[in-house]
Amino acid sequence: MKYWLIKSEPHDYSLADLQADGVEIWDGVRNYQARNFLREMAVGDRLFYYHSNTKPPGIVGLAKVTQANVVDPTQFDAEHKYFDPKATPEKPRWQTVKVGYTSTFATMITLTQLKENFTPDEFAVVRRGNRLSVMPVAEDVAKRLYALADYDGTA
DNA sequence: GCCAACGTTGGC
DNA sequence: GCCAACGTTGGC
Repeated sequence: MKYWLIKSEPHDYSLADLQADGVEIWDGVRNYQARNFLREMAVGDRLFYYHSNTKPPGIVGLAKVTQANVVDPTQFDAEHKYFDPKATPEKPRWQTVKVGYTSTFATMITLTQLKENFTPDEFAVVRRGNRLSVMPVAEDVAKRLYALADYDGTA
């Protein structure tokens, strides 16, 4: 089992939205580095859910991978914002995963706290100018995040 | 709303 | 294949 961080703008799709939906396809990622991480994900992997472009930004809870290697259907839809004219059903370019809700932290871990606790080398999300929306989280970092959130690690 | 960072596009 | 222009992300 691996750990990852996924970003979402809460006014677009928040952790509460995922809680309401239960499971949702993580579509719309159009960055190759992020896609390559999505391709590496396996069922059961843990996802730290990060709210970006909000005050304050930070990790608000946990989700999990419920299905791996899912073809993102929005790439084929000419009407869709995430349409990719170079993708075909025979040769899709964008794979993703389905994510399931796990839990919401009693108190979020703000970006300020993340910067106080982790170096940019340890955790890319605190790197200045970082725009990657999917990134791996090292196991020791994940354990320290659990401690910061007062989360017992079971879900 | 500003702007730094940085990925992508397209002309050459 | 280089690189300037452009668009987007996302913190502040």
